[in-house]
Amino acid sequence: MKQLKISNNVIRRLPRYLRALEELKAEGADRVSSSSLGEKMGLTSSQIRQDFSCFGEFGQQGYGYNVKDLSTEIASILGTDRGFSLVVVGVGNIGRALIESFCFAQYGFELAAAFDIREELVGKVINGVEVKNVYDYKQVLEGKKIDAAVLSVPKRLANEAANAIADLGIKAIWNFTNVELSIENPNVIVEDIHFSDSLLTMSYYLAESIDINDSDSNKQEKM
Amino acid sequence: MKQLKISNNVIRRLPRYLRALEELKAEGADRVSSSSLGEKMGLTSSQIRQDFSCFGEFGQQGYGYNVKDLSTEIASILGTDRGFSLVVVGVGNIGRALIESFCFAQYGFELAAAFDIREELVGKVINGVEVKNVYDYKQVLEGKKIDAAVLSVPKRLANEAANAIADLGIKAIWNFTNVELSIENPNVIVEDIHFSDSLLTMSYYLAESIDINDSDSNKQEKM
DNA sequence: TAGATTGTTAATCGATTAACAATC
DNA sequence: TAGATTGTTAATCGATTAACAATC
Repeated sequence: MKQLKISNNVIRRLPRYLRALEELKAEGADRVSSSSLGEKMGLTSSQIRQDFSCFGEFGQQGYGYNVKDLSTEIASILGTDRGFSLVVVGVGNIGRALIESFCFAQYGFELAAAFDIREELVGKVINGVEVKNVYDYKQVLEGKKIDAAVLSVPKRLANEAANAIADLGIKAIWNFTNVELSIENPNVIVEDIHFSDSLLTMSYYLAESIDINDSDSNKQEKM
Repeated sequence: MKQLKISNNVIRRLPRYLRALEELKAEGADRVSSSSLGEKMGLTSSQIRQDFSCFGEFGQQGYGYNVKDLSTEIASILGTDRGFSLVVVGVGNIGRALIESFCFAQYGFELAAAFDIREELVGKVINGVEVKNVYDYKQVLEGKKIDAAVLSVPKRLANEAANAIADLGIKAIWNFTNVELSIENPNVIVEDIHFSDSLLTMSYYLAESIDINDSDSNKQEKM
């Protein structure tokens, strides 16, 4: 266990590396250098070598990196071979969309169960997963090791549900509620997918680009 | 137009500030200081003052910030008052979930149309929005000013669709395809929601926390 | 061997934090 | 007025980039 404290920036680049490498693999490439990978991804070769060196020595001087080996390494660093499992809590539109079409298995996660509080949903089978009543969690999860939960309940239930999940001993929450969760247990890992934050960020850049273009055309008019 | 080049880090904190301020507003708070806001959000007061100072002087010495005014300012900086409009391209599970339950209006966006290529979906009305055939885009968008597109088509169509959207003069793409888009027009703004990257990041931290706990308990065993 | 490219150390750049005069 | 808190300048910290010896 060396690698003391890898920065969040580095971690968030790892899935992108993996994606780029899978693409190279699909194209039939055997090897890739830090500079060609950098060009593909819009990063400097320096940064790529720095990033990889946090985890080990995966390259070879004069050759570069073996695409297949490197992607295996990165997938392993990300934990895709750990056999993690998760449950979906809240089978609304987003929950159902994830159950129906997100490929959890591709990223090493097993979807073990889905819960909702609404009687009319309980018993429905979505993509092979039966929706269970949230109050039956004990018998449903009996003897199962669950690592994470997808949280996709309505905003007003978000914190209550998050804390209930934490109390179950589940270690991570993939949060789709657009709410900043307040979880009492500080060890619970929260990974947010804030649609609203993302849309507002896009909105900012959109507004900015319009302002820039306007001031450009003002300049033109003055000519 | 002062504010030259605000860093991405600052921009991505703005929606979070707005969220915190809306919460304070709902709690009935009139004023907030940078230190109390910082405590609430897990940021230093310094950073908050620095961030705001990129855009103007919104506070008052000895008092702090007026919650209502500040949230209005930030909302405006983010462009929620610009009257942006968008279309959904690809009415699969995610596209439909967004149309059905994402509150675009709350963030200043009007959902103007939805497109799909599948005949069986065309004509369906979802939450008041009729799904149109993608090939009829000309007559559907005739005379409308569309600022952005939600891209929620299958992976294999992602790049083709993205470039078609760009060719229509749409300036921003909210990308849900989990694909790193290659768009020829470099002016198109792309805002990614990469579910897979997010899940893998969570997976990393999950794996890390297990490793740490394991090494802790090893230590204990040795005692 | 010569050329290419790594892993790593040092230099630079940018972002965060601390400090404080200004002032409500 | 005295206390609180801003906006801003300076100091620190961390992340990215550049450079280069090591070596395949």
